[in-house]
Amino acid sequence: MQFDDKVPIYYQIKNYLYHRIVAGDLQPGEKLPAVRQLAVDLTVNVNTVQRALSEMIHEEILVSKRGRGNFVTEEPAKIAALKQRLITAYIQELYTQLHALKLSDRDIVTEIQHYIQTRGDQA
Amino acid sequence: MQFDDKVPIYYQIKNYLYHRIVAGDLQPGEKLPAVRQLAVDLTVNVNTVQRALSEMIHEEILVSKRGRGNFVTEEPAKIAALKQRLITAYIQELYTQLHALKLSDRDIVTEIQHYIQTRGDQA
DNA sequence: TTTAGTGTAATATCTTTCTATAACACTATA
DNA sequence: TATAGTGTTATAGAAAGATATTACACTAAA
Repeated sequence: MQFDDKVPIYYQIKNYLYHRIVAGDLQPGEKLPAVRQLAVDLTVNVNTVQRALSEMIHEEILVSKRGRGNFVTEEPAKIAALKQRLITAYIQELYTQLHALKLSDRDIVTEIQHYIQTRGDQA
Repeated sequence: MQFDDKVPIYYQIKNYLYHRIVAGDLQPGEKLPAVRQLAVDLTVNVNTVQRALSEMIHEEILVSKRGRGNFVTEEPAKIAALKQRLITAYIQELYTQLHALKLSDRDIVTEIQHYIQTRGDQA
Protein backbone atom coordinates (compact mmCIF):
# COMPACT_ATOMS: atom_id res chain seq x y z
CA MET A 1 0.00 0.00 0.00
CA GLN A 2 1.23 3.47 -0.83
CA PHE A 3 0.71 6.41 1.47
CA ASP A 4 0.22 10.10 0.94
CA ASP A 5 3.11 11.82 2.68
CA LYS A 6 0.90 14.79 3.52
CA VAL A 7 -1.25 12.83 5.98
CA PRO A 8 -0.10 10.76 8.99
CA ILE A 9 0.27 7.09 8.10
CA TYR A 10 -1.67 5.89 11.13
CA TYR A 11 -4.55 8.06 9.96
CA GLN A 12 -4.46 6.58 6.46
CA ILE A 13 -4.43 3.09 7.92
CA LYS A 14 -7.58 3.92 9.87
CA ASN A 15 -9.28 5.00 6.67
CA TYR A 16 -8.07 1.94 4.84
CA LEU A 17 -9.59 -0.32 7.49
CA TYR A 18 -12.78 1.75 7.59
CA HIS A 19 -13.12 1.09 3.90
CA ARG A 20 -12.52 -2.62 4.13
CA ILE A 21 -15.11 -2.89 6.88
CA VAL A 22 -17.74 -0.72 5.23
CA ALA A 23 -17.22 -2.47 1.90
CA GLY A 24 -17.90 -5.78 3.63
CA ASP A 25 -14.47 -7.11 2.89
CA LEU A 26 -14.13 -7.53 6.64
CA GLN A 27 -17.39 -8.86 8.05
CA PRO A 28 -18.92 -8.06 11.45
CA GLY A 29 -17.25 -10.21 14.09
CA GLU A 30 -14.41 -11.18 11.77
CA LYS A 31 -10.89 -11.37 13.12
CA LEU A 32 -8.35 -8.97 11.70
CA PRO A 33 -4.86 -10.09 10.74
CA ALA A 34 -2.46 -9.92 13.68
CA VAL A 35 -0.96 -6.48 14.29
CA ARG A 36 2.52 -7.75 13.43
CA GLN A 37 1.18 -9.22 10.20
CA LEU A 38 -0.61 -5.99 9.31
CA ALA A 39 2.63 -4.14 9.95
CA VAL A 40 4.41 -6.42 7.48
CA ASP A 41 1.63 -6.19 4.90
CA LEU A 42 1.56 -2.40 5.08
CA THR A 43 5.37 -2.13 5.51
CA VAL A 44 5.08 0.08 8.56
CA ASN A 45 6.00 -0.27 12.21
CA VAL A 46 3.87 -2.23 14.67
CA ASN A 47 3.38 0.87 16.78
CA THR A 48 1.97 2.73 13.81
CA VAL A 49 -0.58 -0.02 13.19
CA GLN A 50 -1.34 -0.15 16.88
CA ARG A 51 -2.07 3.54 16.99
CA ALA A 52 -4.62 3.18 14.20
CA LEU A 53 -6.23 0.17 15.84
CA SER A 54 -6.31 1.79 19.28
CA GLU A 55 -8.33 4.68 17.96
CA MET A 56 -10.74 2.36 16.16
CA ILE A 57 -11.16 0.33 19.33
CA HIS A 58 -11.94 3.51 21.21
CA GLU A 59 -14.52 4.34 18.53
CA GLU A 60 -15.97 0.84 19.05
CA ILE A 61 -15.56 -0.09 15.40
CA LEU A 62 -13.12 -2.76 16.52
CA VAL A 63 -13.12 -4.92 19.65
CA SER A 64 -9.83 -5.99 21.16
CA LYS A 65 -9.51 -9.40 22.80
CA ARG A 66 -6.11 -9.59 24.42
CA GLY A 67 -4.21 -12.73 23.52
CA ARG A 68 -6.74 -13.61 20.81
CA GLY A 69 -6.87 -10.76 18.34
CA ASN A 70 -8.78 -7.72 17.14
CA PHE A 71 -12.26 -8.16 15.75
CA VAL A 72 -14.71 -6.12 13.74
CA THR A 73 -17.69 -5.02 15.84
CA GLU A 74 -20.63 -7.39 15.69
CA GLU A 75 -23.08 -4.49 15.64
CA PRO A 76 -24.09 -3.74 12.05
CA ALA A 77 -25.61 -0.44 13.16
CA LYS A 78 -22.19 0.90 14.04
CA ILE A 79 -20.88 -0.05 10.62
CA ALA A 80 -23.86 1.51 8.90
CA ALA A 81 -23.34 4.70 10.88
CA LEU A 82 -19.69 4.73 9.93
CA LYS A 83 -20.55 4.29 6.28
CA GLN A 84 -22.96 7.19 6.28
CA ARG A 85 -20.48 9.33 8.17
CA LEU A 86 -17.80 8.65 5.58
CA ILE A 87 -20.06 9.26 2.60
CA THR A 88 -21.31 12.54 3.97
CA ALA A 89 -17.83 13.68 4.91
CA TYR A 90 -16.44 12.96 1.44
CA ILE A 91 -19.29 14.67 -0.35
CA GLN A 92 -19.25 17.65 1.95
CA GLU A 93 -15.56 18.03 1.35
CA LEU A 94 -15.98 17.97 -2.41
CA TYR A 95 -18.92 20.36 -2.32
CA THR A 96 -17.09 22.83 -0.11
CA GLN A 97 -14.01 22.79 -2.31
CA LEU A 98 -15.83 23.16 -5.61
CA HIS A 99 -18.14 25.79 -4.19
CA ALA A 100 -15.07 27.76 -3.12
CA LEU A 101 -13.97 27.61 -6.75
CA LYS A 102 -17.26 29.31 -7.59
CA LEU A 103 -18.86 26.31 -9.25
CA SER A 104 -22.64 26.32 -9.01
CA ASP A 105 -24.62 23.33 -7.77
CA ARG A 106 -25.43 22.46 -11.37
CA ASP A 107 -21.80 22.81 -12.42
CA ILE A 108 -20.77 20.40 -9.70
CA VAL A 109 -23.19 17.69 -10.79
CA THR A 110 -22.26 18.23 -14.42
CA GLU A 111 -18.54 17.94 -13.73
CA ILE A 112 -19.06 14.72 -11.81
CA GLN A 113 -21.24 13.19 -14.49
CA HIS A 114 -18.69 14.17 -17.08
CA TYR A 115 -15.94 12.57 -15.02
CA ILE A 116 -17.88 9.35 -14.65
CA GLN A 117 -18.72 9.17 -18.35
CA THR A 118 -15.23 9.81 -19.64
CA ARG A 119 -13.73 7.21 -17.36
CA GLY A 120 -16.20 4.49 -18.27
CA ASP A 121 -13.61 2.81 -20.47
CA GLN A 122 -11.10 2.57 -17.67
CA ALA A 123 -13.22 0.73 -15.12
CA MET B 1 -8.48 30.72 9.26
CA GLN B 2 -8.58 27.33 10.89
CA PHE B 3 -6.33 24.50 9.82
CA ASP B 4 -6.67 20.75 9.72
CA ASP B 5 -3.97 19.39 12.00
CA LYS B 6 -3.65 16.29 9.78
CA VAL B 7 -2.16 18.23 6.87
CA PRO B 8 0.88 20.55 6.86
CA ILE B 9 -0.13 24.18 7.30
CA TYR B 10 2.02 25.40 4.43
CA TYR B 11 0.17 22.96 2.19
CA GLN B 12 -3.22 24.23 3.32
CA ILE B 13 -2.10 27.81 2.70
CA LYS B 14 -1.18 26.86 -0.86
CA ASN B 15 -4.64 25.47 -1.39
CA TYR B 16 -6.24 28.50 0.17
CA LEU B 17 -4.37 30.80 -2.22
CA TYR B 18 -5.12 28.53 -5.16
CA HIS B 19 -8.79 28.94 -4.36
CA ARG B 20 -8.66 32.69 -4.04
CA ILE B 21 -6.89 32.94 -7.38
CA VAL B 22 -9.11 30.50 -9.25
CA ALA B 23 -12.22 32.06 -7.77
CA GLY B 24 -11.05 35.41 -9.14
CA ASP B 25 -10.79 36.95 -5.71
CA LEU B 26 -7.16 37.60 -6.59
CA GLN B 27 -6.96 38.77 -10.19
CA PRO B 28 -4.15 38.08 -12.67
CA GLY B 29 -1.30 40.49 -12.04
CA GLU B 30 -2.68 41.52 -8.66
CA LYS B 31 -0.32 42.02 -5.76
CA LEU B 32 -0.69 39.74 -2.78
CA PRO B 33 -0.61 41.05 0.77
CA ALA B 34 2.95 41.23 2.13
CA VAL B 35 4.26 37.97 3.52
CA ARG B 36 4.42 39.41 7.03
CA GLN B 37 0.84 40.60 6.70
CA LEU B 38 -0.31 37.18 5.44
CA ALA B 39 1.44 35.62 8.41
CA VAL B 40 -0.51 37.87 10.76
CA ASP B 41 -3.81 37.30 8.95
CA LEU B 42 -3.38 33.53 9.01
CA THR B 43 -1.76 33.57 12.49
CA VAL B 44 1.20 31.52 11.37
CA ASN B 45 4.92 32.14 11.07
CA VAL B 46 6.44 34.08 8.18
CA ASN B 47 8.55 31.09 7.22
CA THR B 48 5.43 28.96 6.89
CA VAL B 49 3.84 31.48 4.54
CA GLN B 50 7.10 31.77 2.64
CA ARG B 51 7.25 28.05 2.08
CA ALA B 52 3.78 28.06 0.53
CA LEU B 53 4.60 31.05 -1.66
CA SER B 54 7.97 29.63 -2.74
CA GLU B 55 6.30 26.54 -4.10
CA MET B 56 3.67 28.57 -5.92
CA ILE B 57 6.38 30.76 -7.41
CA HIS B 58 8.17 27.65 -8.60
CA GLU B 59 4.91 26.49 -10.16
CA GLU B 60 4.66 29.89 -11.86
CA ILE B 61 1.26 30.64 -10.36
CA LEU B 62 2.88 33.53 -8.52
CA VAL B 63 5.67 35.84 -9.60
CA SER B 64 8.06 37.23 -7.02
CA LYS B 65 9.42 40.74 -7.38
CA ARG B 66 12.00 41.27 -4.69
CA GLY B 67 11.48 44.46 -2.74
CA ARG B 68 8.06 45.00 -4.33
CA GLY B 69 5.92 42.01 -3.53
CA ASN B 70 4.43 38.80 -4.83
CA PHE B 71 1.99 38.91 -7.72
CA VAL B 72 -0.51 36.58 -9.31
CA THR B 73 0.63 35.41 -12.74
CA GLU B 74 -0.62 37.54 -15.60
CA GLU B 75 -1.21 34.48 -17.76
CA PRO B 76 -4.87 33.45 -17.54
CA ALA B 77 -4.03 30.12 -19.18
CA LYS B 78 -2.03 29.08 -16.15
CA ILE B 79 -4.92 29.91 -13.87
CA ALA B 80 -7.37 28.06 -16.07
CA ALA B 81 -5.09 25.02 -16.06
CA LEU B 82 -4.84 25.20 -12.29
CA LYS B 83 -8.60 25.37 -11.97
CA GLN B 84 -9.12 22.30 -14.10
CA ARG B 85 -6.39 20.45 -12.25
CA LEU B 86 -8.07 21.18 -8.91
CA ILE B 87 -11.55 20.23 -10.07
CA THR B 88 -10.39 16.95 -11.53
CA ALA B 89 -8.34 16.12 -8.45
CA TYR B 90 -11.23 16.74 -6.08
CA ILE B 91 -13.69 14.73 -8.11
CA GLN B 92 -11.28 11.89 -8.67
CA GLU B 93 -10.66 11.74 -4.94
CA LEU B 94 -14.37 11.58 -4.16
CA TYR B 95 -15.02 9.01 -6.83
CA THR B 96 -12.18 6.78 -5.68
CA GLN B 97 -13.29 6.93 -2.06
CA LEU B 98 -16.97 6.25 -2.71
CA HIS B 99 -16.16 3.55 -5.21
CA ALA B 100 -14.03 1.85 -2.54
CA LEU B 101 -17.14 1.90 -0.35
CA LYS B 102 -18.85 -0.07 -3.10
CA LEU B 103 -21.13 2.72 -4.25
CA SER B 104 -22.09 2.45 -7.91
CA ASP B 105 -21.76 5.34 -10.34
CA ARG B 106 -25.47 5.96 -10.03
CA ASP B 107 -25.31 5.81 -6.23
CA ILE B 108 -22.60 8.42 -6.25
CA VAL B 109 -24.58 10.89 -8.34
CA THR B 110 -27.68 10.24 -6.27
CA GLU B 111 -25.88 10.83 -2.99
CA ILE B 112 -24.46 14.10 -4.25
CA GLN B 113 -27.79 15.35 -5.56
CA HIS B 114 -29.36 14.42 -2.25
CA TYR B 115 -26.68 16.31 -0.39
CA ILE B 116 -27.18 19.39 -2.52
CA GLN B 117 -30.95 19.34 -2.15
CA THR B 118 -31.04 18.87 1.60
CA ARG B 119 -28.58 21.68 2.18
CA GLY B 120 -30.39 24.19 0.01
CA ASP B 121 -31.79 25.88 3.11
CA GLN B 122 -28.36 26.44 4.59
CA ALA B 123 -26.75 28.28 1.69
C1' DT C 1 20.76 59.33 1.13
C1' DT C 2 17.79 57.82 4.53
C1' DT C 3 13.80 55.23 5.69
C1' DA C 4 9.89 52.23 5.31
C1' DG C 5 8.18 48.39 3.01
C1' DT C 6 9.05 44.38 0.78
C1' DG C 7 11.08 39.37 -0.22
C1' DT C 8 14.52 35.88 1.39
C1' DA C 9 17.29 33.11 4.36
C1' DA C 10 19.40 31.03 8.54
C1' DT C 11 19.53 29.39 13.28
C1' DA C 12 17.83 27.09 17.35
C1' DT C 13 14.01 24.92 19.58
C1' DC C 14 9.66 22.46 20.05
C1' DT C 15 6.14 18.99 18.63
C1' DT C 16 4.37 15.20 16.07
C1' DT C 17 5.04 11.17 13.57
C1' DC C 18 7.48 7.13 12.50
C1' DT C 19 10.90 3.82 13.38
C1' DA C 20 13.62 -0.08 15.66
C1' DT C 21 13.76 -2.71 19.46
C1' DA C 22 12.58 -4.77 23.58
C1' DA C 23 9.67 -6.24 27.01
C1' DC C 24 5.35 -7.49 29.20
C1' DA C 25 0.39 -9.65 29.44
C1' DC C 26 -2.88 -12.88 28.01
C1' DT C 27 -4.86 -17.17 25.41
C1' DA C 28 -4.92 -21.57 23.44
C1' DT C 29 -2.91 -25.78 22.72
C1' DA C 30 0.60 -29.41 22.32
C1' DT D 1 3.54 -26.61 31.98
C1' DA D 2 5.89 -25.12 28.02
C1' DT D 3 5.37 -22.73 23.78
C1' DA D 4 3.54 -20.16 20.04
C1' DG D 5 0.50 -16.63 18.83
C1' DT D 6 -1.69 -12.71 20.07
C1' DG D 7 -2.36 -7.60 22.00
C1' DT D 8 0.03 -3.75 24.62
C1' DT D 9 3.46 -0.62 26.22
C1' DA D 10 7.83 1.77 26.64
C1' DT D 11 12.26 3.78 25.23
C1' DA D 12 15.38 6.18 22.22
C1' DG D 13 16.35 8.19 17.96
C1' DA D 14 15.35 10.18 13.26
C1' DA D 15 12.69 13.17 10.28
C1' DA D 16 9.34 16.73 9.05
C1' DG D 17 6.91 20.74 10.18
C1' DA D 18 6.22 25.01 12.74
C1' DT D 19 7.88 28.61 15.60
C1' DA D 20 10.54 32.88 17.26
C1' DT D 21 14.10 35.59 16.12
C1' DT D 22 17.50 37.81 13.54
C1' DA D 23 19.62 39.28 9.60
C1' DC D 24 20.30 40.34 4.77
C1' DA D 25 18.79 42.14 -0.09
C1' DC D 26 16.14 45.00 -2.88
C1' DT D 27 12.68 48.93 -4.12
C1' DA D 28 10.35 53.16 -3.77
C1' DA D 29 9.68 57.42 -1.97
C1' DA D 30 10.45 61.16 1.38
